Amino acid sequence: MPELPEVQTVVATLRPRLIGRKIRSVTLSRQDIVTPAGHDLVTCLTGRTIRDIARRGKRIVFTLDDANRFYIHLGMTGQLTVVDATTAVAPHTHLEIDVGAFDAEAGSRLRFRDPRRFGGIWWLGNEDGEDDHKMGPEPLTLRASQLAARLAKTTRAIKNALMDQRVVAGLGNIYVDESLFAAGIHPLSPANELSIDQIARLNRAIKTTLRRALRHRGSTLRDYMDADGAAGGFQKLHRVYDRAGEKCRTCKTPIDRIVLGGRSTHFCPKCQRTH
DNA sequence: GTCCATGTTCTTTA
DNA sequence: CTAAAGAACATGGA
Repeated sequence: MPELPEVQTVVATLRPRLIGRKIRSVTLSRQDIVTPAGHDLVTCLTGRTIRDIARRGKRIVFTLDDANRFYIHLGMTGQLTVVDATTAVAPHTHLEIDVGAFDAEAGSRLRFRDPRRFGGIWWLGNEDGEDDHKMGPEPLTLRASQLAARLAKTTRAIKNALMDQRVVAGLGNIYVDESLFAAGIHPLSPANELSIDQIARLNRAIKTTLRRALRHRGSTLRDYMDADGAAGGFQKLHRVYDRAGEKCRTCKTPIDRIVLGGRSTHFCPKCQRTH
């Protein structure tokens, strides 16, 4: 579910509900969602206060009052919600954190559920983490020169390069397809053969696409919801993603679908001709 | 039964 | 050795 716009929307809805709240108790019903394996997450969390919640790439990074940090990755089907304690616990809920009473008498619970379990919780500790040094720069503040330098290093198709979190952090299948359409670039174009103009256009397309998606609180295809349980609305505005066979909103040509890097890739063969 | 799915990582191939 | 392609992971819906 979650690419940058979805993850950032989750963070924005978590923050007012959790920052400053003390963790009263923790229920971890599956140990195997925690990395490193065997880490005693329950003990490390209980009694702590949540100081900050931020996004880095597709990661949701929590900072505690003792300076320890951990992050949650939503994988494909992960959901992080804050609900009233009386709300029924959905199947595949792997972690529940009691953050105490706010306005509801029964108190609030932070719940992490993830049917496919591609997501999980990574304990970072209190080191000034070079954990994310392998991660690429944030696309919303990326400069065209930076993007150009990174794309010059690979012969892969631009679609595959942009999906790589070490190149740019936060893009996934939806927003790469949408950004390439907005830039008029064919997904098979070799990354290192794009012109300076194309890269500048791509960099702008990525930003405008992500900002529009953020304004609509992300895309809900199936599972995605924010921390309040609300779905996103950007899926209605997709120009190519999941629109194979439908008419291009610009030129009426049927949207094409190919498989790249094992993923569905959607594009307009007329608007995205170059490669 | 089949195929497909918003992601990442490990293995295999060139 | 490195880069790139492919498989695997787990569950559910069409």
